[in-house]
Amino acid sequence: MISQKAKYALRALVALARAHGNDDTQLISEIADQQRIPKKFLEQILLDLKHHGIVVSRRGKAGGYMLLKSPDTITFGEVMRIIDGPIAPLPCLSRMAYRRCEDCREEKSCEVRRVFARVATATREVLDGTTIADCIGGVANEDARALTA
Amino acid sequence: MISQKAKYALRALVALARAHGNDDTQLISEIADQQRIPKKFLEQILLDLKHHGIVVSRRGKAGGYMLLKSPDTITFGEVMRIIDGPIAPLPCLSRMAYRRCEDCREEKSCEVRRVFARVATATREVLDGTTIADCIGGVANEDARALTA
DNA sequence: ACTAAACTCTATCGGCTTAGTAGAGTAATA
DNA sequence: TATTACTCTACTAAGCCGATAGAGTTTAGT
Repeated sequence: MISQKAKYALRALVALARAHGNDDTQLISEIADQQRIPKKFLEQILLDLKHHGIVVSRRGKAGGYMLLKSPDTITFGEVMRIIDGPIAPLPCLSRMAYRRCEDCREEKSCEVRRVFARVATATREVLDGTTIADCIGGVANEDARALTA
Repeated sequence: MISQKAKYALRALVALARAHGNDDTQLISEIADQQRIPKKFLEQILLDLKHHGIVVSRRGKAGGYMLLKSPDTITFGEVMRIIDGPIAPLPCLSRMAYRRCEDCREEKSCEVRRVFARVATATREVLDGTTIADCIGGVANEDARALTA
């Protein structure tokens, strides 16, 4: 299960991507209303995405957020890792935060690990192969990407 | 991330599968020692698996556990659903416990949902397509080997 | 029948995470 | 300088996770 927070983050980015190009910003409260996200919670999420260089903000009157990276360079995987942490289903399969399973005798011969490695690969293939832009360009675009992934 | 409990369950089933055929049982404490699982915790897990018809037990002296289902009919997916619940990454993608996302305007056009539907499909393909039997028998599973390399 | 071994079941607990709220602070603009 | 809007830190209620405790029940063997 992905967290509510990650879902909000992705939806907010899709909303920002829709207005990308014309370089005006969107208010947190606009996005919150439009996407039904608690405003104060969204503040934290966008701030987090800003710290990771995904979006930029302008403060004060006429402030707001906009994308920093182009929508076609922001992958679902990147966002998931920022918000929810490692994608891997086991710590011993994580690239960004590897940790050995203490209760497992030998990693190389761990049956559970071997199976979930395949899950991890499949998951990463989808998440790292899909960008925010893929969601707004319609289904055709997405399929094209899927086939080349 | 899969839970510790699910990892224990799968490892215990692999252990039971190794002794399957000769119809003597294994003690909880044997499995616990061999697999480094806290005994009392494993008790709960095996009991749960018993309630779901995966294993059977004999009580009293010379008691223990053994598989009820044949190892090649027990899929990882089945075990995961028993122990950890739905496999789907979003409630609105679950087959066994569908729930609408309350904050999402229209399910059909939800971009996040569309992407994670692909993750769910890929995950289910692996988990429902791999059995406990696939993990034992040594080098038997060439597929898994190839994909994890 | 008695006893020891082993599973059964319910309850409980500390620690952590999740989802969200609160509020004071800072920057930009009119 | 007033207002608007983002920034940052702290806090909290609820729930989950991993594990432990202990009383109860069943069975084998003597």
